[in-house]
Amino acid sequence: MTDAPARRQATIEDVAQAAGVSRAAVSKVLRNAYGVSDGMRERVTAAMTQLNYRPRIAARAMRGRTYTLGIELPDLSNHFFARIARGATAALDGTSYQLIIAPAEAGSREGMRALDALVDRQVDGVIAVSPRVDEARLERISASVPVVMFGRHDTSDRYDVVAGDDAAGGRAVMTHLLGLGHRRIAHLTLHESGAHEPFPHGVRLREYEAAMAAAGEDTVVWRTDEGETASYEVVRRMLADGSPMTAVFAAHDELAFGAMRAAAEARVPLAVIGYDDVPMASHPALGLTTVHQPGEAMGARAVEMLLERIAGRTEAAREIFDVELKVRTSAGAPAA
Amino acid sequence: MTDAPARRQATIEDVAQAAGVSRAAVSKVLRNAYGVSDGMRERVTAAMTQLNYRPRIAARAMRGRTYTLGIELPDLSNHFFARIARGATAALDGTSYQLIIAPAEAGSREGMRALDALVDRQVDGVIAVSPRVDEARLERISASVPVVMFGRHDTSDRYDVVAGDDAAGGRAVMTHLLGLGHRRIAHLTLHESGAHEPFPHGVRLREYEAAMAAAGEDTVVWRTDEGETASYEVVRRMLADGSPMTAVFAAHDELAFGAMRAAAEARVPLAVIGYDDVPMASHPALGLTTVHQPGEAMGARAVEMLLERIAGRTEAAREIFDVELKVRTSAGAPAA
DNA sequence: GTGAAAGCGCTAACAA
DNA sequence: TTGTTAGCGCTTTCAC
Repeated sequence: MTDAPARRQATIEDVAQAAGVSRAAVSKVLRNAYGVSDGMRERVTAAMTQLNYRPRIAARAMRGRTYTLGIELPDLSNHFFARIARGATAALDGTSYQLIIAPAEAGSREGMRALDALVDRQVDGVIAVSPRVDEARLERISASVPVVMFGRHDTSDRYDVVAGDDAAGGRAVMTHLLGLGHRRIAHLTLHESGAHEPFPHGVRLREYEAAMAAAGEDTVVWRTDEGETASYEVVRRMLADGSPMTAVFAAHDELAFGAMRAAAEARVPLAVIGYDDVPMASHPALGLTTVHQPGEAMGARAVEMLLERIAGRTEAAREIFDVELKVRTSAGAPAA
Repeated sequence: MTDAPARRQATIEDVAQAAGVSRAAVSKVLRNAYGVSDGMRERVTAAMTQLNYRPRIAARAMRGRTYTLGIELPDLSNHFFARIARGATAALDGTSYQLIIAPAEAGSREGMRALDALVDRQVDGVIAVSPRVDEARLERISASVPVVMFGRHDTSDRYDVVAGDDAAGGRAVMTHLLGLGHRRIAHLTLHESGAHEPFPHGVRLREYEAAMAAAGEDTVVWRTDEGETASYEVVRRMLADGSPMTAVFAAHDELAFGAMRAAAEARVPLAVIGYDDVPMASHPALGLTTVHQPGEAMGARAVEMLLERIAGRTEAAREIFDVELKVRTSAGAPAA
């Protein structure tokens, strides 16, 4: 009861007193600003470690930087997003910046709440991964903080863009399937995706439609909610209803896994192709043919762009990453 | 060039002026504190929406709460952790709190840096998932902010604990394998796990050893780095070296998938059991027998504990979740 | 029911 | 080279 005085976190003032210098001096050492003698730096550093001092980010925020970058992620269950985050985290290694992830909860208006939360916390830069965040709000946000949009195929002079080459990826899938002789090919995508939209799934859908039109075939678009389970249900129902499709181009790997499961269960030969190349896709038991996107590199590049902006760049940047079709085979499934 | 005046974010002062009231009044409306007339509330609210006002969290942090809970996650590639985060996010839905995730980068001292980053940002509560964070530091941190440790099986009166029943899970796995007639069973775990440690992998290892001893068999522990790929490499090498094992108990599903891949490639009949029950485990092409942990519920409970602490609870809490062995079969693999 | 004012921990301009 | 000081935006007594 007598020991352990309710211990307050040490402040810059405490450090200053312990070292016998002014707050400004400590602050300078902290930011290693110009004009500090070696002796002083030493005493201050000693006091800091002794007091276990850690600068409060909130106090810094009130004067400028927070040394924090934020990334908004729509779906932690999708391994591709984890790769982006991993690349972003790694790119910050060794810098004084920290990455924080704001998960967009399922129901919310597509990540707007998570994005706002990041901005409210005054991050020094934001990466937005949910495609359909409100355009106007995004423009406004990017007036006050650097923004990188992931996967958008339109352009803005306000924010930067990192995306995969979805058009090339979509074409590669369709060329491959048509080359294999498939004609009755369905596209499996989320309910909300529209072919006119400049988002990854929109572009993939557009390429599907274009390729089918060029081949003189009718398009068949299957719609599903997010996730392997929902995808499975949709495809199961389609197959049970006697769908004559021989192949499915799924908008991403999770959906593809669901489709594979439904086909395997129904013992229907259905060639399934995915998108993203999540780790499980290359497992021999699955052997999912898919389009590889360099998620880590893309995440790292997004962080670089933010750091460039913070360092002063003002023109908008934009980088489209090459993708690559990975052709794989699995035990029971038909050629895809 | 003439329009768009460098727009500053609206502050509480701006709102006060627009509404013709004092800053204090606005603050009260914001926190809906006692003593505000309806008329005033209305004018203030109007001014807020009109100016698009959003309170700065950093400024709030200097006086108290940040309305932010932080969770430190060791490995975004592991789907089980994504489930925890999902449960935690969902539990915060509808509250004024926001969850932020700090990813622990691979090399760092097991999440300490990420934890510190969270504390530096003055989150109102922390969930730590990396098992081997520095004990002393943890105690110190929990003096200033509520902490929930995930998966620890020792006790502390400083922080709360949420864990799965790893002892029961480990026993279930071993009982199952031994019941199937397996005798040469290896345990596949990470390099750093020790049987004496009160962490999930330590407990699982201990149960493995105990069961083998009880069965009068020698223990064989295979060590690997984190991840499916590393696990695959290790098991591939073991099989190539002519290991006589007929079954493997993997410390978690990712490692199990790697083992399955190695066995499939080597065409060696190897029964593999995992832990966690990530979504892919139930895919029929994989059919991984594994121990199910209710990740979402565990994440949600951790958040609840934090909110209880914030609301004033002072005694330490501790909850161990039941787990369940899921027996599955896949096409090519031997009974597991 | 409403407002004045102090102060949280830090940075940076300026003075010494 | 070092120290003084004015805020940053908010919450919270405490008067009125």
